[in-house]
Amino acid sequence: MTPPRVRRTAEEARRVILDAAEKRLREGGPEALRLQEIARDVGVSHPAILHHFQSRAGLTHALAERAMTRLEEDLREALSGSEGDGASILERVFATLGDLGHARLLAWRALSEGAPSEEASDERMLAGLTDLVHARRRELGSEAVREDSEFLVRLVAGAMLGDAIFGGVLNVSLGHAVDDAEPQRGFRSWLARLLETHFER
Amino acid sequence: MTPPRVRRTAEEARRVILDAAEKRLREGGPEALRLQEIARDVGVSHPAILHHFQSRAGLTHALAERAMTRLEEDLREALSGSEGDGASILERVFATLGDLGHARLLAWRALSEGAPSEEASDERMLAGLTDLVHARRRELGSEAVREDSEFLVRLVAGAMLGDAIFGGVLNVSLGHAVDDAEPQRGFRSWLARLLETHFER
DNA sequence: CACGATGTTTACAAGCTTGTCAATAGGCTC
DNA sequence: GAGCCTATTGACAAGCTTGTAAACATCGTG
Repeated sequence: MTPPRVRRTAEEARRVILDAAEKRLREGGPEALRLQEIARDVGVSHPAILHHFQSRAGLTHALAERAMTRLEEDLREALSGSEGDGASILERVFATLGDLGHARLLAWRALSEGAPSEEASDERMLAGLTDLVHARRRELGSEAVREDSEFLVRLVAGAMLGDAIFGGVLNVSLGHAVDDAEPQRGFRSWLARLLETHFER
Repeated sequence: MTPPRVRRTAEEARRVILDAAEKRLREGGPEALRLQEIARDVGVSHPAILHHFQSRAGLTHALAERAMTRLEEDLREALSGSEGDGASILERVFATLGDLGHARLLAWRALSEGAPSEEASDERMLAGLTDLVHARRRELGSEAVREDSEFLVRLVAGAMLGDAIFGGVLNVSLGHAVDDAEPQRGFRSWLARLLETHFER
């Protein structure tokens, strides 16, 4: 009669709950983060969520935390991939930072939590990327300045994240269709070329 | 006994209400957009807000609308300012796009309303900027390609908006203090130089 | 000055949201 | 199989949120 009760490990339960919350956040925006709805998506009752995360705030915090961790992992992987030539690394970094999921989660985090916490996972996340970029530049042209490398990373990160979020608006305001993916693709490869000719020459 | 009832023109009322809503949105994030709180800030009762905007959705829509209009106006002004040399125009555009208020409002809009509406104010907003940039480039070097100019605008817009929103995270993940404004300033002038040497040479 | 238009308020309602608590029931160990 | 741990649930509660309706007040106009 009553549907059989599924019992997950605490870890597994947290995972599926966070998955569902993340999906809601991505698809429905910041207002769509309701305990009951998330619970319904997962197929559990909402007190189960409270049991695992203590409070709604606990859930959102865990969500933000995981978003950063995942971005960090993906970035690390993109950087240390087997194919090591500059272009393909750059492409992977672009894809990672420009991933709509990452970008939207980060934006929600930036908008919601007043100031980003200095505590946690963001700590020097892009510093590694900077090191790598800088090392490469020194290999190629000797007069590379550290500060330039940092700004370079800032430019790429900002532009990719920004383009991921504002791509639609930018498309429209530049006279394209909202969901035309072509300008975005073209933009990335254009930027890749620009960076290479300007900094790896 | 009862505090005197202030009666504004409909236009004026809408303005102060939108102002308060905007402030809440900027300072408290997307969750802080409650009719009662906004009403309290303005010093009216919440049905007054409903009277002027029909519904909460009406309010958010008007808010998004006004944000775009304002950005457009500011951009237009930045572009057509009296001092016309490239550097100062660029600086004003940077400041406009990088303004935290604009950026946060746009981000909220992008996150909340599923797809940005093709209807309204975004229409070709940056196309004017592109025209201007392109014209200038043709003046200086004749081989400028239109597509490049567009990507250039996309880069600047994305980077400035992205940097405005993610500046804090970027700071931390690059090893600075969250609220250190210096890297952001340095970044802007660095980018300005990059653009000039690369495209106006 | 009366009167109409409309900005504003008070009172109220229906629904939903997070959160609590005791009871229930899988899964594991002895 | 008994018993413990804990994931899970149903019932409930307090508070808050958007929205409605009717009265009220302030302004401009004839």
